[in-house]
Amino acid sequence: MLSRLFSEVLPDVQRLAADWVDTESEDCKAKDDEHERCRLVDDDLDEAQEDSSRAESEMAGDDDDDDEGEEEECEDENSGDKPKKRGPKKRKMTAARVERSKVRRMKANARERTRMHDLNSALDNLRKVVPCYSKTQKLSKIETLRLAKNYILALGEILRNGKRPDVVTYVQMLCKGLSQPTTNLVAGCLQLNTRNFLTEPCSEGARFHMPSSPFSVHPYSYRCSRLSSPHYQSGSGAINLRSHSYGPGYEGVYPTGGTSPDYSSPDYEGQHSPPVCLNGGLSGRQQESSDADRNYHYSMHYSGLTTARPGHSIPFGPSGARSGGAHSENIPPFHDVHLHHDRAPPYEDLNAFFHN
DNA sequence: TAGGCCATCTGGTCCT
DNA sequence: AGGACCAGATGGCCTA
Repeated sequence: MLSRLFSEVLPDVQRLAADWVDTESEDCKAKDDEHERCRLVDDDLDEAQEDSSRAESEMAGDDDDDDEGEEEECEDENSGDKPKKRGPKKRKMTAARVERSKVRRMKANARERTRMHDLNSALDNLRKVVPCYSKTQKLSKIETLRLAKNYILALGEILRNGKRPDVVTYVQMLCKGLSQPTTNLVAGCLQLNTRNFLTEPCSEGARFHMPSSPFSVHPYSYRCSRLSSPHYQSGSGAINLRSHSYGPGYEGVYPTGGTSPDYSSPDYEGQHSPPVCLNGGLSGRQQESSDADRNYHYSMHYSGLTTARPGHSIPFGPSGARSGGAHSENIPPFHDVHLHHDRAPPYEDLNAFFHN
């Protein structure tokens, strides 16, 4: 499943990854060192075991033919009508062979561990460049891949259209096929970033950069409860992100039939998110929130689009208030939220929005 | 307790 | 032969 997803998103992710591979290599260095240490330890272990097995085999003279387990293996190999497998005929397993096989297996296990650690390192680095990143509460692997895929698609859509989408549209793009907790997390990140941008200067220490990218992204660090925490379940007056169409290539993103999830559907990659609530995260009330509130911003409830109260839905882009968007009346203009100048590059805005 | 997520082990397959 | 990759099995941990 995971591998299938990897192959599905890999081409897109690879393109993105090529831009920040330098950063990744630096980030990975510590972990790689750790893995290297593991490798060395494993190798030492293996060498010691090999030595011992050599000694054992020498002592046994490689002629332990009376081992019942070994005989059984040989019988299994020779009996039955199954077509013969590839490779040379299996030889009788002596004690030495068993030992060597064990050592091989241990080495293979160590390699597999290392491989998976490398894979996890790459996933960690992917987590850092997708819109939602938290050191304390990581997205699951599958959600990270889904979000990365959506992020790439959303950026591509923005490039094609050449204009900024309204924030709800953007969130919808990002949240396609994500679980509800992750969907809420994305919405929460969006809200947090906006508030932080308005109230807190960005820490240079927390900033990182994507090489070969026009974007300067800023990982925000925040504490939060578990993704599955009920604190950030959707509240009343939800925005139904599913029902919101955001253009060619994205229609029909969220089936509205209310039927059981179709896990085999290419469009469906997890539980459909119930209506996600985008609260007036940009309202004055929330800007007055305490530090504790900021730390646990996911606990906020979001009011919605379709049933949004006037004054709680905010236009963020050309499709927003200035263009008469239906679900964004009182939201400050996008550039007002991010950069305090009028000619901010749109895409830098967009990324800073999520990476502050 | 069930379900989700994860790390690890394991055997099979392919490739060098 | 050995390494890389993969998928299935298993058990631990955590949360609802």
